[in-house]
Amino acid sequence: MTAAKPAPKPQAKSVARAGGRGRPSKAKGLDLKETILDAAEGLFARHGFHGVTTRQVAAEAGVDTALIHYYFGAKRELFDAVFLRRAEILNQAREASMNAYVAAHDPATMTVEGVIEAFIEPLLRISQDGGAGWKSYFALVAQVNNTPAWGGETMARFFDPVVHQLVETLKTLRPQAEYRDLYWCYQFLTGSMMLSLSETGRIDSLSEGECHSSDLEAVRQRLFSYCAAGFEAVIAKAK
Amino acid sequence: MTAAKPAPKPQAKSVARAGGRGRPSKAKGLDLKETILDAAEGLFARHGFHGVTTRQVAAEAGVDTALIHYYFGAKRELFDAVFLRRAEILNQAREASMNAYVAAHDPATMTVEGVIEAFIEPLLRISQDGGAGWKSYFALVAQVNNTPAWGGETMARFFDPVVHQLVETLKTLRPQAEYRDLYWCYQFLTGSMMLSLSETGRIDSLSEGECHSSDLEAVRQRLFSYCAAGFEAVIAKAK
DNA sequence: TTCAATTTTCATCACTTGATGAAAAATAGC
DNA sequence: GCTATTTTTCATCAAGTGATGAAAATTGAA
Repeated sequence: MTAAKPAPKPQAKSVARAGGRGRPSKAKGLDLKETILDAAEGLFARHGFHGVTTRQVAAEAGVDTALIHYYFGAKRELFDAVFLRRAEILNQAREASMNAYVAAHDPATMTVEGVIEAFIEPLLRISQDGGAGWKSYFALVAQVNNTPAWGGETMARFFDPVVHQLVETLKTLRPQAEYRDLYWCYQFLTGSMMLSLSETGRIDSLSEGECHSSDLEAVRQRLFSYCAAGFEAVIAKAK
Repeated sequence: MTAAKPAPKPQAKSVARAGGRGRPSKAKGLDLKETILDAAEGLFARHGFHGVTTRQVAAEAGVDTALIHYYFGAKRELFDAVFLRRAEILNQAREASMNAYVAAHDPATMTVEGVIEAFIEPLLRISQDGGAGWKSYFALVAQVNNTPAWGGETMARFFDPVVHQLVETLKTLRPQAEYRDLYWCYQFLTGSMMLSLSETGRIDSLSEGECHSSDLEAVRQRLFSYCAAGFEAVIAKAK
């Protein structure tokens, strides 16, 4: 019914615009925004987009329901805000990690495992050191990654560039490899990585206590060499 | 409010019970049940449990909303029915496949890749030959596998036994390997496998047309050797 | 203090949700 | 055709959904 966008746009006018009179948003507004995002993040991660109501988010954050719409607009916009908040940090960390690896090695000493480690390690480190919010976030991404309806476009929108960077680096390292094979191997890698990062608890019960989802150190010790060996095997077989 | 279970139990009385008079459910009731399950399967696979309403399922199946509750009870019971229907077929096929592999080889000629192939191949074949319903089903399983809230227990309830069979077979083949490592490798394997089977379309756009989610032959040519090499590398490193 | 701008609360709307009970239609043994 | 049973439809409920407009409270510049 609404024509264009009657949307509320509180957006950080921060330091007061020229001639402005009103209240130049102090810290309180931002803190609340973050509180809402945190609450939404945890709930979305556990129950998915449709499994959460704006009222639940409001209750979890301890704010009025209307405030969510005031700050973020529609429910889907809130979700996007949750998704975007950490995606940028993540992409920067990964890009920096891969650039650092390439810069620190000359082509002769670079290895497939090294590149893969540079691609994955930032996520493991952030998940371990970044606080509980990051764990929820990875669970959220894993869920989106497996959502056919709109997951694909969402993932592409936020994460494609750094993936291309990985593939191109691997192509430089193994020029004889076909792109087909590299992309398929990436698909296998990301499936393993996301499931491990999302800490579903499945491996805990399956292994009857031998392994724990939360043990990212155990992931670190195995995932890099697992994926690297897989890549090499696929490339070798294709020749 | 309701005490115990006022639930409708139409359950196949099939061939008419002794002294029965009424109508001994012909074929129509069963067909309709399957139609509803098919509709629910497709919708759940695309949008998840909470992203689908019983009314949508009814509309898709071309039946009245009340009929769904008549046949399946609550929405969650419908979901479980969808999940269970193919899980049994799947488990039988995988168990048979692995047994056949073990029976056809003496220990000396068995390989890790062979065991893994016996574990995965049935799913690929069924997805290719079993009709569109199976593709939806795998997407559904992939989604459940990445759902922290209740996905873990659901997966365990339906799929743990055959996974233990895989791990035990691998343990026989590589007695020096630790269970820890085998379970982690399985975690990596299942992440890759489920993402590939669910055909999210993500690899299509990512690879800019080089690869296609629906190309399960491409998966077959790469996934077995990828995982096998990964397993061997992890086992070797642990020593 | 005044006052305009912002933030927060409150009440509520129009609509959808899962679910149910009662009536109607269909079915098959007698 | 009669009748007991099952299947299907219809109308509807109580609770909850996302969202909004208006009022109240808060804030800081003038």
